[in-house]
Amino acid sequence: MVTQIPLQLLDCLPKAGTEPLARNTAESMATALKAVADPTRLQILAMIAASENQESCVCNLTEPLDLTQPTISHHLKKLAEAGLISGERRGTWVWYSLNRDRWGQIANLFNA
Amino acid sequence: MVTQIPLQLLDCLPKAGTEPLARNTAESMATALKAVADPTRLQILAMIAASENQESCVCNLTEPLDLTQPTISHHLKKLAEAGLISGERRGTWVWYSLNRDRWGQIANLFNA
DNA sequence: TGAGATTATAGATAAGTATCTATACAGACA
DNA sequence: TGTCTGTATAGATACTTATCTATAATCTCA
Repeated sequence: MVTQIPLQLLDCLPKAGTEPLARNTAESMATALKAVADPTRLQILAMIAASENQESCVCNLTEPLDLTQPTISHHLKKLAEAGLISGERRGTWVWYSLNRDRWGQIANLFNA
Repeated sequence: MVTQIPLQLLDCLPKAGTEPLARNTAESMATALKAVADPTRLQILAMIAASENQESCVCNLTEPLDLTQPTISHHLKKLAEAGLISGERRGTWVWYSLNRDRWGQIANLFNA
């Protein structure tokens, strides 16, 4: 005897092609996107991109963004951890510049 | 008598071209990006995109993602608020589909 | 109309994080 | 070496949010 499954239920069974995106893949993508998904960090990125030589030290960012130096350093660290920028010490200052390759990788998440 | 500004300071004055990205622009961009910057929501988007007719009801998502129905509804609401998906009620179910235009807008943030 | 199924909302909780102050670390230079 | 400047880290706090349970709202259908 065949138990009849209500039609509604059948319609809602997961389809074959709907395997979820692997969780660890989704998490690594989200980590990179979270770094960008913050208004202050977007401003920082924009300022670096607009700067001469496309690099900026911390002290160039604090005043225009009206935030304390530790807060700027915190955001720069997040961006660096996401691979979006790199810092290079030259004398007293640390100069941060964009990592174009990484930027392109994130862009590709949307063009797929 | 001219007060001599130390060279270090001069080097760190904000450059002309480094006006920060307008705060409200940065915030609206960040809002859209935050919606995508979550592993579960990325999985949801991927599942919708991979579904037949590229649409999915809530019940198609809860089991594969191992989350409760209210949690899925919460994420769908976030995505809808960001304009990334739209829900359409057909009978008992609400079918969510991708808003390609909005998707393209966010992609353009990276291609600029 | 009433029962059952699907989705949305309300409220609670725990985890994450943006910001600050205080302080440590690192390099320049007199 | 000691002082000054620029940057990073530690710790505290307030705000956001992802998740759950409980419940309401909406639709179907007998």
